[in-house]
Amino acid sequence: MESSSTSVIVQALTKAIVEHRLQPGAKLAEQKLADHFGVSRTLVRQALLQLSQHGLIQLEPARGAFVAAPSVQEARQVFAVRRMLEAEMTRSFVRSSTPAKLKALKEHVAQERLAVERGDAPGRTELLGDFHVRMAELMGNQVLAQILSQLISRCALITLMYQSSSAAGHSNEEHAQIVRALAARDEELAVRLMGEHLLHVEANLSFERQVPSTDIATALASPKV
Amino acid sequence: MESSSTSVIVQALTKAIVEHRLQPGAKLAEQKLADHFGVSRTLVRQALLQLSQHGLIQLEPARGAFVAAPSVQEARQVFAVRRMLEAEMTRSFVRSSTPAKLKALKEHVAQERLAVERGDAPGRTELLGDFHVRMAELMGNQVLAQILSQLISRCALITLMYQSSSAAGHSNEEHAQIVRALAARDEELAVRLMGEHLLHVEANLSFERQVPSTDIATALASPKV
DNA sequence: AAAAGCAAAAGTGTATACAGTTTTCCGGTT
DNA sequence: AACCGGAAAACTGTATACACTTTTGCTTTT
Repeated sequence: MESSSTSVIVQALTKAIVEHRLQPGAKLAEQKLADHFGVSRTLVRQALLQLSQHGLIQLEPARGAFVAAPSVQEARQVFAVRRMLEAEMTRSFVRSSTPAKLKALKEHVAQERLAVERGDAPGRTELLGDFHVRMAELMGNQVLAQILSQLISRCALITLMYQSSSAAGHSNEEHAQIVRALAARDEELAVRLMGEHLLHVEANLSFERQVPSTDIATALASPKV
Repeated sequence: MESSSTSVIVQALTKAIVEHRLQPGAKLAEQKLADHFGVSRTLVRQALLQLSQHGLIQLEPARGAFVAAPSVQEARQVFAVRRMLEAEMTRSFVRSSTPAKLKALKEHVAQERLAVERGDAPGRTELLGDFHVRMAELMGNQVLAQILSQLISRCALITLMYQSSSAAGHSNEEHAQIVRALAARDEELAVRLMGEHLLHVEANLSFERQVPSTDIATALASPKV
């Protein structure tokens, strides 16, 4: 079992959603996707099922798959889980860090900086998210890396839905600060910086602003404040 | 989309695996499962795909699905993630606890105690795991609850693979201690107790003992120590 | 002219069909 | 007697078929 085709579709759709080429609420018709990827609906359905479990799309019975439009509540929950996981991940990283691991992180941050300076929006977003996944991978915990990877994809979708000002440069600078704290083996500082970093990312979202609603019922249920 | 039939199959298989009615390494033939549940292979395959993502089964290309037999390394990774998540979850719980939430936890612990005294092994295992999921649910974070639920299913499988002595009573008592610390709003104590509790659960596993290998190659590759 | 109703078209949900691979089992060989 | 080899059976991976639901667009009615 385990068709490589399915995971190709999952990755392609994930990328498209995370890069905002597919807007929240957009319909994902099975046959159209099947034609596009040159496979049958069977494989497309498998991919859609996985994406729904990752929280990137929503399945509505007999109506089909739609790009997820996370509610403010859900967005806050995702960020809360990230803060829980990454605070302790940072702590563990300090304890198990090696020169090689630090070097890998430093190089990653340098790449981020390049993308930021280059004004490469998609690459920037991807790299800024990958920083956190990279930390998990460097710790050798694949279970953690997989969970975090999914959470960060959801965060990318959320960020693009609610983003007020693109504070990419800010994030990059905070990553650099975190790496310095890791290098100094200053556990408490690193943990605190990571926590603050995630709070900043979340704080930059303008949850108050009403997102263009894709669903009439939702739009009518929450009048503009 | 979203067939309820599929989730029924997922839940049934999850329960069977977690309760050890399906041994690690056991083959899960699609047609047999389809006949058993009275559906076509299509739905069974969807369920198996989900279970593989939960880490409860392993899919081998063209060979089929097998109940997962987590390696020692994977087991340690799962526990590490649980400690990360639950330490911070406990901290958050203290800060947002209410009498109603504490009452719910106390009642859960009481139910655990009954199951332990009754010698109800399956119910005991389920309740001891649910304690942690219940905490996540009470915090109102469904993202957390879902992730934790999957991790705990994996832990149940791991525990049953590697368990040395069933320390169910011990776990129940530790849960009670944690709830008392939560009630006292003693954040540091609660976090410490939760961390120690998870370490105890992990420590009780006898990773040294060779698990009866289901795969010949694996068995030959790691001779008895 | 706007709204309600209905038929055709499109789309989802499940089952089945078919090609390719793996496993099994039996007969032949050393 | 144990081992190797090959055909048949069983099983997986993907595509297709079919029933049923939703959507669409036109017609009819008020």
